[in-house]
Amino acid sequence: MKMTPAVEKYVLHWGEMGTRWGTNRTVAQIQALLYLSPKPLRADEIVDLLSVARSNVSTSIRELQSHGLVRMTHMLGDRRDYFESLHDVWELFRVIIEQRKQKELNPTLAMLKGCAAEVESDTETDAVTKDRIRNMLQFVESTSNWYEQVSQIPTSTLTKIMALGAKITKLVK
Amino acid sequence: MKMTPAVEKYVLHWGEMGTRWGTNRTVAQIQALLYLSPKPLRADEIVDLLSVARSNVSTSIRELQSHGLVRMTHMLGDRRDYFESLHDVWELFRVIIEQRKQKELNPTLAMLKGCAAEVESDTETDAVTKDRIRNMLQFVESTSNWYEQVSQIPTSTLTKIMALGAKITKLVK
DNA sequence: CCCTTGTTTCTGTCGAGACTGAAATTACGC
DNA sequence: GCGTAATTTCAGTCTCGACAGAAACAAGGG
Repeated sequence: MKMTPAVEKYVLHWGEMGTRWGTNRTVAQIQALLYLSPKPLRADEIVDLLSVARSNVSTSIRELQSHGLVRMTHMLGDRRDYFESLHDVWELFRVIIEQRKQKELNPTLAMLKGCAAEVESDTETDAVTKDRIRNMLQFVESTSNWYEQVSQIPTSTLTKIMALGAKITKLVK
Repeated sequence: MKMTPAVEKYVLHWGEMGTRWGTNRTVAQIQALLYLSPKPLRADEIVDLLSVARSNVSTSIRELQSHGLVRMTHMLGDRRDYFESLHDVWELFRVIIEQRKQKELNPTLAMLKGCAAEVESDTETDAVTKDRIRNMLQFVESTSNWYEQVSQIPTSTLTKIMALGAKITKLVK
């Protein structure tokens, strides 16, 4: 793996995006590096390529593994650990979005259900406010259900649907 | 507007979500409050309800206005500013997602196009790496195009499409 | 059983950005 | 124009999380 200008630009940008998507910079940079690398990399190679502390790489890889974005592999006669990323872009995003659903959508859904239940027998809360809560619950609920189903659709079918774009409306009618 | 337990729970949760979605806690809390409020609120009412500094409210409201999530209104014989949020949940999320597209998807697209162009005439970068870059570009590009089109579809049609869920695949065949 | 090599845990430092409160500014009634 | 109330700007404080580096810990090899 070579840090060519294009690779560097990619990795740096991905790192920035990572910070906006709920992980830290290093985790995202490592994922980017492994995604781009033609061969699995060792932790100490990553240390050199990204100039970060060894311990940082160790922790970050652990996190990536726990999310299923990165796998460990080995070479014959070499006991060191090598790591590689998922390479299927669709699969990558499926995993990432699933994480976010778990961490954000589900808790929000729980909170909304709690609120909705609570205001049923609640004379304090304004009727309009109650409706607003119910509307939001309904929205998040249907988004969640929709995602649940769509995430099951195979990639090949999904790409076809996406290629349709707004033409999808014609089919629905 | 009354800070009932349900409202408080909602506002606090929304604030937390805000931090994960690229704005700060106060901005999100204010938006939540205004969304739930049956009537437009003044800045100093928000100060009392949320217990944050006046200046903080001022800045946050400005940000919400600039994104088009909050509007200023007035009362007859009262020169103070009142604020209210968009109340249509779909519209709300359309605006929020549009923000994120501008701030994240578009720059990423630009970066990927830059990288893809750069590696065309680049003997340093591994062929596999080049392919990975192109794959990612293709993915982000089609996602972007898809969103561009889908965001134009009226809410009523969208809800119908979402209600279909995975049944959508049958139509495509 | 010790030594080497690789990996993880832990503690302290640092920086970014949210938030406060005071000072400055604006708008308006009188 | 002057005084008052509302709003904004700004500089300083504080908190949280990322990260480095050292120390502890495993796992083989000889």
